[in-house]
This record gives sequence, structure tokens and C-alpha cells, in this order.
Amino acid sequence: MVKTLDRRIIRTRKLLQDALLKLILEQGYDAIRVQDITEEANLGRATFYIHYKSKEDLLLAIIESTRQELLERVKANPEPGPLAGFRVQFEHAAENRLFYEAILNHVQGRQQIRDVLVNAIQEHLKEVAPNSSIPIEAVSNYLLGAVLQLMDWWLVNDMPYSIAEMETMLLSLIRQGIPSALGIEDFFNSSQEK
Amino acid sequence: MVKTLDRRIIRTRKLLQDALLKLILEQGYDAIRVQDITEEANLGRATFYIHYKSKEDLLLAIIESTRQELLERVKANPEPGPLAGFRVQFEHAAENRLFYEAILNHVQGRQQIRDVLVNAIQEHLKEVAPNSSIPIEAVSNYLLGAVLQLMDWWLVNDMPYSIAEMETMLLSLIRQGIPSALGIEDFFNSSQEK
Amino acid sequence: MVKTLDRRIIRTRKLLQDALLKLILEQGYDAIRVQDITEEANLGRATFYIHYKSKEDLLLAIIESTRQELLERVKANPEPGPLAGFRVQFEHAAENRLFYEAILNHVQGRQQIRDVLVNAIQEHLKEVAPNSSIPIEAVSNYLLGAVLQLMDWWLVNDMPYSIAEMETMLLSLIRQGIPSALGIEDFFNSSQEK
Amino acid sequence: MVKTLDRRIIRTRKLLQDALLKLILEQGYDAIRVQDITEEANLGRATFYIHYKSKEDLLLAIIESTRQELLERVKANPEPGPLAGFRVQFEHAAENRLFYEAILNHVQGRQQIRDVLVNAIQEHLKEVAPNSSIPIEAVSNYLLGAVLQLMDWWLVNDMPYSIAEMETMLLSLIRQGIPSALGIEDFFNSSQEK
DNA sequence: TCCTAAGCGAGACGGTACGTCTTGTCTTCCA
DNA sequence: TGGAAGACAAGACGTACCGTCTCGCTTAGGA
Repeated sequence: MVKTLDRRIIRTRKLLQDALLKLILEQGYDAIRVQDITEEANLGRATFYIHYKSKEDLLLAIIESTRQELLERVKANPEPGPLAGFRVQFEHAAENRLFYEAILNHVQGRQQIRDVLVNAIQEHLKEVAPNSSIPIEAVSNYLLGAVLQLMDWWLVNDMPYSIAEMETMLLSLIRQGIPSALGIEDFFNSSQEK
Repeated sequence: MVKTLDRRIIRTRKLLQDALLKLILEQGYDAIRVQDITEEANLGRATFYIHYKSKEDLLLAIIESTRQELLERVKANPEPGPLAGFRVQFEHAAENRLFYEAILNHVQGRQQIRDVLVNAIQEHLKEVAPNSSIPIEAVSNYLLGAVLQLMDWWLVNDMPYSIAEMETMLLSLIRQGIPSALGIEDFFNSSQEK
Repeated sequence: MVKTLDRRIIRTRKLLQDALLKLILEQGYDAIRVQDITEEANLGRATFYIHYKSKEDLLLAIIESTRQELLERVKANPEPGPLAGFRVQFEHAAENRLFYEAILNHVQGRQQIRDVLVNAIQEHLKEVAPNSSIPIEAVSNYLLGAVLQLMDWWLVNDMPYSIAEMETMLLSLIRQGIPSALGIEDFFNSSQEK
Repeated sequence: MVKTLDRRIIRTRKLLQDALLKLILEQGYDAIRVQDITEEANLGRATFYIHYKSKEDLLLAIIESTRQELLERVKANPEPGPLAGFRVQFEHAAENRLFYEAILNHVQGRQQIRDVLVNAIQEHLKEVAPNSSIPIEAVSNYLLGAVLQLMDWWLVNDMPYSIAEMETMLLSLIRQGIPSALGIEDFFNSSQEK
């Protein structure tokens, strides 16, 4: 039967993926050797190369499969729009915390996430604000950076607030701007007042 | 006198620093070998190790000296406050474009910048909004991520707007929030309206 | 089974040993780089270090294995005594000419041979001449030096005489002393006669 | 005048030569770095290269000057012949013990001494025994090896016998052959007799 | 007495070899 | 057949030492 072998292969790959994620958090991506991964996974070093071309290849495979999962989940979401997108994104991050923390500290990984999100945001903005005086690209980068960094902070600090709370914060920061969200008039003038 | 030798050393280090920055933009940090740097700088490979322990060491030296320069410039600025800080930051980035583009694609480099800025922002926010309902840390990460990503986009796209224009954009995005800055009522509802 | 790998390893080591001996004769021990050895042996440089710690280590391994071979052959010899030992030694040298020429031009190598032989000679002399007026150590060093240098000359000059001839020469020089072996009365007085 | 400078130069060279000899005995020739020599001599490393091209060059300079001194002494000796030569050689070795011990453990050094002596011996033998049945070259190598090794042993063992005693030993070993010098009939047969 | 030339110390530099490390490929064997 | 074990080639790493060089300092003659 092929199924058993298939399962064995899938199991081997899962072991390798989990080992890599674990090690990224422990030592950072760059410090990891292929041998570290296979030792962590209790596999032979040669076995690694049967399944993946390189450490980078394994990482991209992990990213790609996670990205697919996220996209599917966004599509499956009944209420569309970026706000819903943000919530799905935060939920996904909470469920795959190890992966996100690992990936956000990796240049290519971060770029992958960034590109997916910045495109999504940009297309939405083009629709809702076709005549914006501020260039859409600038706004979408501004917004993306804000959300991503907020999510990063949230994960690194052990998710100190619920997803609903995070959603509320994001909502008011995005909608009202920073001074109003903070409950002050304008924090730029404060320094002059001093 | 020691000056002559000092100058020689300074010249050698400058050659190495410039070579690294140039190569980072050409091939990305990871792909660079020490030998590439010394060839680019027309120096012997052993000479590199007289001055720096490793590729990483050289990069951190560049970051550190640039960071010092930035801090001094911020201090020297007559009008204080984060707004002024943003302008100085953008000016500095425009003048050291190669450096910033290189550094923003490097994990540790980005963290260095991030830490410096997030601290600056946080302290300011604590002063002006001590009673904020939204946690200061979340806001400062939101703001930092937004500004950094905007600056990244601006640099990568050949600075398509003047610093003054960027300042204006930032100002309205931060003060009024995104929908208002875009000239619409609320982009979250738009999708429902469709 | 391990046999196949063993053979591969043995083959690799043999290639390295042969390469070193060949190069010693061509350029002398000191001038050889590890890379020269591996190039001569058609192996990667890193492979060298799997098997030997250094050039010196490889040489000592060659010496040691050859020394063992020589000792076994001496033991296997039916007729004992130093005379037989000399013949076995000359035969061994003739068969391993490359090795001996190489080794006799290397300080530690020469010392190894010297120590083996000087001990063998000394023990024999102690047995046959326990009451010698001349110190045994002095005689054994005298004899060893003579034999070794004679063998060195013989090898370097392409073995111009048969082993039997060499044995005869050695025999008469040792037994009768030099003047008598030369067929003269006393060469020390000749100069006075002039 | 140039005299003072000359003296300074001579002093510097002497310091370097002494340092090298001292270090050869302490660590062996190969292990010595140029910097070790200059540190031992309390000189700058660059100074070494003003006077000598390399470590080897310095050694050969020492050998050459000592060889000249030896040759002059041999010439100055009233009674000629190899016997006198041997005595002069032993006296010279006793006076320059450090040098000889160092040089006899160095391949090229030993070859230098060997070539000088083997030539001297050979020419003498050709004169006194032009019709020898044993090849002169073989005999001279035999004799040279014997004398050199005996001298080596004598020096390494702190010269346990006087020069006169050594001369007597050499004399009887050379003249009478080894069995007779030991006071036995023939040490080759002894083993059979046992 | 000052000047000038030389020896010398210090150390940057280019270059070469070292021994180590990791990668990716391959082969042999085992389960 | 999948995986373990590990030899091997390739090549970058950081270190060590070499021989060259330039720069200042010192010091001993000659002006």
C-alpha cells in the first residue's frame, strides 16, 4: 500500500517543520544548521535532503502552507472587509503563535506576510477611496506597518489582550487617529505647551 | 604623530563600510562573503579581521555610528517633539538612503532602529497622555510600525514625495485617522454598502 | 556490513600516504602544503582532516606502520643477531626506497629509525660484551651512525651494489676496522709519511 | 665614522643569532616564529628583516660563520690528518655545544656538516688507499656517520668523557674494528654460541 | 650645537596556509 | 523503499604567520 508510506513521509516532513519552528524561536533562523533540525526531529541528516532542498526551502514550504491556510480562512469568512480580515489575521496568529513569532523575525518571511497584506489593503482602499488626496500606496503601507507591528508586539508580549480588545483598539486608532484614540486633543502641540 | 596612521585606519574602515552597504543592496546581506567585501574595497581579506571580528560586527559598527549621528542630530534640533523627530528621521534617511535601505532589510538592523524609535515615542506618549484608555505600548508600536513602513516604502520607491509632503501625510493620518485622511466617512462600512 | 566502508577509508588513506611520500621526494617535506597532498591524491582538502590531524600526523602514521612491518620481519627472521638484522634492514630499505629516502631527510623520522636501531644494537652488545672497556653506548652509537649513513648513501646513489655486497663491506669494516678493510696498514700514519 | 653604527649592527645580529640558538634548543627549529626570535632578542620584528631574509637565512648565516671558524682552526692545526681533524672537531663541538646540538637536529644543518666532513675524509682515503677493494665512498660515509653520531651522543649526554677519551675510543674502533675494540672475538657468532 | 643619516619600534597591510565547519551529494546497509 | 550512517567535495570561515611598507623616534657622527 502506498498510503502507509505517504503517511510516513508526511509525518517526517511534519517533524522537520516543527523542529525548524522550535529552533527558530530558540536560537534564531541564521544560527540553525540542517543537522540541528534533523537532530531535533530524530532523523538522519540525509533524510532532510530527500524532502527539502535547503533550510530556506523548508521554511518557505512552511510559510506557503500556512499562507494557504490563512487565505482559505479569510475567504471562508462570512463578513468581508479589512476589519474582518484583521480579526481573522489575529485569530490565525494566536493559533499559530510559534510560527508567527518565528516568521516575523525573518526577513523573507516578514516580506511574504507584508506583501500579502499590503495588496489586500491596497485593493480595498482603491475601491472605497478612489479620489484620495493622499496616495493610496502610502496609506496602505502606513496601515500595514501599524497592524503588523501591533500584532508583533501582541504576540511577543504573550497576547496580553483578547482579540476583541485588540480589534477595538485598532478600530479606534484607525478611525479616529491617534490623539483622539488617546483621549487628548493633539499630542504634537503638547511639547510646545511644556 | 599618530594622525597619519589614524587616518589610514579610518580610511580602511570607511572602505569596508561602504563596500558592505553597496553589496547589501546588490545581493542582500546573507549572500555576502567577507572576501566579497574586501574585494569591493580593494583590501586583503586578512585586513578585514584586523578591524572587525565578522561581517556582523562590521554591520553593527555601521549601525552604531549612524545611530549616534542620528541621535545627535535629533538633540541638535531646535523644535522638539515627535513631529520634529519624524522630519529629522526622514531627512536622515534621505541623506543615508543606501544605509537605510540596507538596514531595513536586515533583522537586527531593523530591530535596532525599531527599539530606538519605539522608546522615543513611548516616552512622549506617556507624558502627553498619561491616562489613555488604550495601552501606551500598543499605541506606540502601532505608530512606530506605521512610520517605519511608510519610510521604507518611500525609500524603496525612490522618494516620490518631498519630505514636507511626507510630513503632511503623516500628520493627517496620525491626527485624523485613516478614513478622514482619505476623505471618506468610514472605509469599514463601505463593503457592506456595496 | 562495515567492510565496504572500511575499504574505502583504507584506499583514501593509502592515496594520501603515497601522495605524501611522492611529494617529499619531489619538493622536500617542509615545502609541502596539505592541499598539495590532496591534489596529488585527487581528494578534497577537507577529506584529509577526516583521517589525519596534520601533515605531521600523516607522516608519523606512515612511519609507524612501516616500523611495525620492519619489526615483524626482523622477528620472522630465522637467523638472529645484528648481522641478520642489518641484512633485513637493507632489504626492507630496498623494497621501500621512496619511504626511506623521504624519512632519512626528516628530523623526527630519522630519530625514529635511529632509536629503534640503537636500542637493538645496544642490547645485543650488552649480551656479547658485558665487560667492554669502551662504553657500550658509545659503541652502539658509533655503529648505528655508520650503518645508517652507509644505507643512506646506498639509497641516494641508486643502490650501486647488491645487498650481499653491502653486507660483505659492512662485515669487514665492522670486524677488521677501517685500515685493514681498505687493505692498508694504518691510514692515520700515512699523513706523517708524506 | 661608520664604526659605531657597525657595532650596533653587529650587536643586533649577535642578539638575533643567540636568540635563535637558544630557542632551537628550547622548542626546536620548526616551532620558532620570527616574532619569537625578535622578542627573545628584545628587538622589533621589522628589524629582523633588515638583517636577514628569513629564519632559514639567519640559521645559514650562523652555520656559515661557525663553519669558517672551524675550517680556520683545522688549518691552523700543526699536525694534519683526519685523526687531528677529529680532535679539532670534538673540541670545537665542546666549545659551541649549543650550536652543535641545535644544528644536528636540523636537516640542512646536519647536511652542511656532513658534506664538509665526508669530503675531507674521502680525499684523505683516496690518497692513502688508492687501491682499496671496498669503494672509498662507502667507507667514508660509514666513517662519517659513525663519527657524527658518536659526537651527537656525546653532546646530548653532557660530554660524559673527556676529548682525549673520546679520541682513544674512536681510534680503537676505527683501527681494530668493533669486536676487537670491545675485547671479544666476534660478536656476530656469539648468538649462535648461546 | 645643530643637522642629518641610520638603526630601530610599532604596526598596518597583502598574502598564503592552516584547521574547522557546514553544506549537499552519494553510497551502502538495515528494517 | 524510506531512512540511518557517514565518506566525500566544495568552499567560507576566522586565525596565524609571513614579508613589506611607512611612519616617527632616537642617537651618533659631521657641519
